[in-house]
Amino acid sequence: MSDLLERLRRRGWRMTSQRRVVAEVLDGDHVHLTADEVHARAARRLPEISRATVYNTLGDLVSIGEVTEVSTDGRAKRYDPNAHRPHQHLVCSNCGTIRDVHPTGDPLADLPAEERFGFTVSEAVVTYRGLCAACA
Amino acid sequence: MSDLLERLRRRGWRMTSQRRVVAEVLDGDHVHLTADEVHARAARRLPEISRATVYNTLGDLVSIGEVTEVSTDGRAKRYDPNAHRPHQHLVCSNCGTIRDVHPTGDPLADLPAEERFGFTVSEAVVTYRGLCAACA
DNA sequence: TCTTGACTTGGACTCGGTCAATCGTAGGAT
DNA sequence: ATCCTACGATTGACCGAGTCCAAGTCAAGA
Ligand SMILES: [Mn+2]
Ligand SMILES: [Mn+2]
Ligand SMILES: [Zn+2]
Ligand SMILES: [Zn+2]
Repeated sequence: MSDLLERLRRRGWRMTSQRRVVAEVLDGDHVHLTADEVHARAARRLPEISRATVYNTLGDLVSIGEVTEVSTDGRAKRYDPNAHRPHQHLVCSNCGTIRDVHPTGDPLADLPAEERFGFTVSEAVVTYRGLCAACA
Repeated sequence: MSDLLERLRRRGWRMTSQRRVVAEVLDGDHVHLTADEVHARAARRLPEISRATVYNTLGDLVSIGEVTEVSTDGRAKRYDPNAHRPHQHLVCSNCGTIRDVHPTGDPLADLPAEERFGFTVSEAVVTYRGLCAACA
């Protein structure tokens, strides 16, 4: 049973068969699927589900903060159900595998005031790149 | 006179009017133009230049390491002529302005071995987000 | 000047994503 | 249990960003 699905129920999110399969697909650790991958997996359980519904549902989940968008490669955005534990990403430059990582320290602390150009800096997104064990 | 143009000449890069205007447009600090912006500016000097040529030229410049690709939003890639001084980016979440920043410390050092999943990690790309002085 | 491989072009095409009109239904009201 | 309706789902057209290709042009070395 999906943790995400559970949270959505508690929020009183209007539940439809489409929304349910999307939430079920977005379950697990290190899950970073593209919208089309979500659509393909959802369609195995519910063949009639449309691409637009998947996009709508993912967009809704992002806007209520239950899923985060990750764009590591300039290609399709990926959707991450691990929205409640802040983390960064480690990406294999060869095969594209993505792992959740938790660096120590606060990257914001590494940006000195004179390098802030008067900005109110609120967030640092870090993408580590390298080769995974299989690709190295 | 463009610094980039100078470097390209020294490399013996085959020079055409199209390549010259693209290199001229990619001059200055904190320059992060999209391909279409490069095309628009290049076309002010050389109206017949095609979109395909701009894409080709930018791709070539990236592959020889004279320009780097930056994708901060999930939208169009941006092209950065500041390829010889490593740096990160500070982006205004409201207006999209991008500044080059030089954080202290090595972000790779903040990723403990047990968080590397057997990867050979070679690079950390950091995007700082916040509001610029004008938007705050 | 001649030659030729490298560069340029326009247009068709792909991929990822958005939109809007219309249809269907979850879930509250009775 | 049935009704009602606002909200969600569907279809297909559309869009922006980027790639590809065949044909034409030209930079620069001989
Ligand atoms: Mn993640
Ligand atoms: Mn830059
Ligand atoms: Zn790999
Ligand atoms: Zn701003």
